[in-house]
Amino acid sequence: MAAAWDLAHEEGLAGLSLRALGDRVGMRAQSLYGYFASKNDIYDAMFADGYRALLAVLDPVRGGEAIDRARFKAETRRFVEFCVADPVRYQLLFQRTLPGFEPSPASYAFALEAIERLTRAAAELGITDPAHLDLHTALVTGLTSQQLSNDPGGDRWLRLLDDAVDMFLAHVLRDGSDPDPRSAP
Amino acid sequence: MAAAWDLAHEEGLAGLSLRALGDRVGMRAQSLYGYFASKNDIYDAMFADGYRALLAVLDPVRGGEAIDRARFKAETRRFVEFCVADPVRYQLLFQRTLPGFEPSPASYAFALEAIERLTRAAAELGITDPAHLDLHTALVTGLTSQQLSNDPGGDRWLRLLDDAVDMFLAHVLRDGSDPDPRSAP
DNA sequence: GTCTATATTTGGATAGAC
DNA sequence: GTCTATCCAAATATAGAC
Repeated sequence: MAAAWDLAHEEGLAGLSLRALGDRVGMRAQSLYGYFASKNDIYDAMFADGYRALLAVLDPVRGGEAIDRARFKAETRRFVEFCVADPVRYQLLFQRTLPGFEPSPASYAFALEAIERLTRAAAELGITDPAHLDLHTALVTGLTSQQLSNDPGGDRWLRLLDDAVDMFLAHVLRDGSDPDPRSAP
Repeated sequence: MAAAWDLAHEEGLAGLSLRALGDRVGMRAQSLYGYFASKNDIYDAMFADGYRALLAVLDPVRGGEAIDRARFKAETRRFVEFCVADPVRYQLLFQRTLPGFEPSPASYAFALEAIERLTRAAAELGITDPAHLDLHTALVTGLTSQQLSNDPGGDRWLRLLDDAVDMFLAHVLRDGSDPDPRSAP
């Protein structure tokens, strides 16, 4: 798996080849069929691997414990930083540009758990309207994809995150309370 | 060009092949080299073609004519609808997932003009802070890419656009004026 | 479990005749 | 301008020996 990730980083997600992967692990390409049924099966394992890594980064949101704005913002930041940290992984997990690949139900279950995790964090802040949740994901993935596409390695969009989440919270909560004072000018 | 777009829609952007393209236009693949120097040259022509189509959709913003919120929102909507209308084109023009492809300077000039066009529209509304422009592009591309990735053909994110732009304008203008009354509940 | 050998397909690109 | 012929490289995948 590590070699597969390395190769995907070097050649692009679609550029992963069984020959190169075999070389990397000191095997002939054909021998990989002893471990994976097909190339898509490798992508599927990477997909599950990626979501497992995301779940390890996200806050477990222990029941009963209230989430305040700061914690919600921190969780959002963890998510964005996870995405930006690995463009290839982002492409595999969140974009649909690998022709012919679809995750197996078993792997997709990890994706569903991650969504559930983020949904619950928002719910504890009082954000339950599905439209608001969708707006949040759009804002977050927009910052992420702009960052990856137009300023890879930089922070041109990443540094807007705090301000963006304040904007979002002010819009959906409209409770008149001040935004997180730490990010005020 | 039309056949190239058709094929890209059918097989995916990366799935475009010279043989298939030749078949489609009643030629051998080799004869295409009489028109394009390489496969990337075809992608480059598609890139320019796509941005030309975008420029045809965007408001020319005649000088001196003030832009109000409604017109800015309409322009934003035109942009998003242009993107959502053709996922393959969106991938070619705005994402960077085609390994090895980079547009020629001549083709990239079209992209720069489109950016200039949108920047000027924002500027006439008083939005000149580069950070605010970046936030706007992030919001817009976020809605777009979520729509394309997770609800292709639907409008789950598309219908949030008006609300999202109101949120954005309220945040960056902060002039206390009401948002566009047509979108009020 | 890994190998050799091989099937099979497909791709981009060039040379040169007509 | 388009063709035939061809090259070369790379890919996924299977069969069967060791």
